[in-house]
Amino acid sequence: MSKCEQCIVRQFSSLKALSKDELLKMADCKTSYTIKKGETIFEEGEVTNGIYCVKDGVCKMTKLSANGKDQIVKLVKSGELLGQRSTISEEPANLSAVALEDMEVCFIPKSEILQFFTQNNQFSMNVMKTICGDLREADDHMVSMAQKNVKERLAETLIYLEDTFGKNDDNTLKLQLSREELAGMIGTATESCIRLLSELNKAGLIELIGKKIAIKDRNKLRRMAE
Amino acid sequence: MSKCEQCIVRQFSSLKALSKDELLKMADCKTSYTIKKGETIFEEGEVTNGIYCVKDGVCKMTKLSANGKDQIVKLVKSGELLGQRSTISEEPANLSAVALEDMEVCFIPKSEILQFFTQNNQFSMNVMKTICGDLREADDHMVSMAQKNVKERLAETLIYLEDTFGKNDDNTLKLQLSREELAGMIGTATESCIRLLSELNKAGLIELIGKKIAIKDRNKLRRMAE
DNA sequence: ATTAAAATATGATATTTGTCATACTTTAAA
DNA sequence: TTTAAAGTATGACAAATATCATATTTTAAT
Repeated sequence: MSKCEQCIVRQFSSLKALSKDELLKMADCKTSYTIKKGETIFEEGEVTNGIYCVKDGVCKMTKLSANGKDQIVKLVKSGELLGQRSTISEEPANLSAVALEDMEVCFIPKSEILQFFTQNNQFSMNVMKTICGDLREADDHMVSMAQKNVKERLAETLIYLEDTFGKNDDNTLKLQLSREELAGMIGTATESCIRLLSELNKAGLIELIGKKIAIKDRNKLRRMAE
Repeated sequence: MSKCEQCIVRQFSSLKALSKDELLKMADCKTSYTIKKGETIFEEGEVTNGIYCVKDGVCKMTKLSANGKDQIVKLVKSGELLGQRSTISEEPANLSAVALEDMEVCFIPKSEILQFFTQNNQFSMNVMKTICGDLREADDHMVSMAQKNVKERLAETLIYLEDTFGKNDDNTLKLQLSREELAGMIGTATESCIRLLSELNKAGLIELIGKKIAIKDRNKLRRMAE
């Protein structure tokens, strides 16, 4: 069993504040999972009782809306933690987590995390800052949804996907979402999303290579996102 | 100068974890302000360096969008704290705070708050839980914006306003927002908001008494909000 | 390899929402 | 008190977006 010390999650998350002893203690009680693309890590409404460290892969955090569509609220990638909010609030999960790629995750029980809060002040502050960052992003995201139209949100999302997950050698986005998922991110109907992608393609701002998307004119796309 | 012990904010916020000594210390370094309706407490982008306790009154937290419209992200009422997020992240404010009524607030410097974090674990946990609650609300709000249409959001908002701020003897909403502000909450054009209010009025779900709004058929309105 | 199912694409059309114009009403200032 | 400004209201129209239908392509199962 790995000792967490060299783990990517430790380098990038709140866990960097943990001491060697604390890491060993954590390594002792962690459970590792492999999750296949499309599988659910936890579901909205479920009691989670701990947090997940994402060692590898990307997942979507979704919420089912009243009209039956899945809204993608955010994406979580390797190096990040999952389920902090519900663990701290001691509430059921507000969002579902579903793997977009094969994933490697470790589960740390709530009891362990709560202990770190009482022992290690820097850890608490790190978690607090992370959640504050999430809150700022959520507020900004909300304003985008309320004030921008679908085309602007699509442009914004494509740039975000390239910046966050990078591109392949042929310039296509590394993280490959279905049109339905992309529509779920920007909050629109799948058909509208497809139509606007075609439009951006014809205008030369992006290129559609099969199901993949490549950004051709980043500046114009950025200006379009406002 | 009051000693904070009997303050409404202490009863309802994270501050309830503070000891008598800590409260006295806080009372020593606080600054009280009276803010008139329409005045700004702090502005988006401003460095705040502390948190505000809202003793009386309500304020709106807004963000200016690229198209020049003010989106109201949330409302903060007496008993709550203001500016926690930016104080903890040590970032400039992400939202502006503007009084919707005459307000009484106290300012507590950041240095004081950060000290409480290191001394008082229960206080830290309370703040963390509050911010986690804010995050859940922000995520839910985002999904509403993305998935509901304007009429549904209007219905939802009217019910929220009645539930959160109550109603007068004539059943009109106690918190009186202008049509423009209401539009800013639901993320639509002022004219669209006015038009839908008229429609709900004609359908008997609400009653417009001058600029005031009374909910007449709460059940239908709730069903409309989905 | 064949076939069914799912994903992508596009047209036609209806609905929702925004924008501009204008009128009326209330509020605040001179 | 008069007058200007702001807020509320509504019509007409344009633009954005959703919905339904259907064709094509890709993927997965047998």
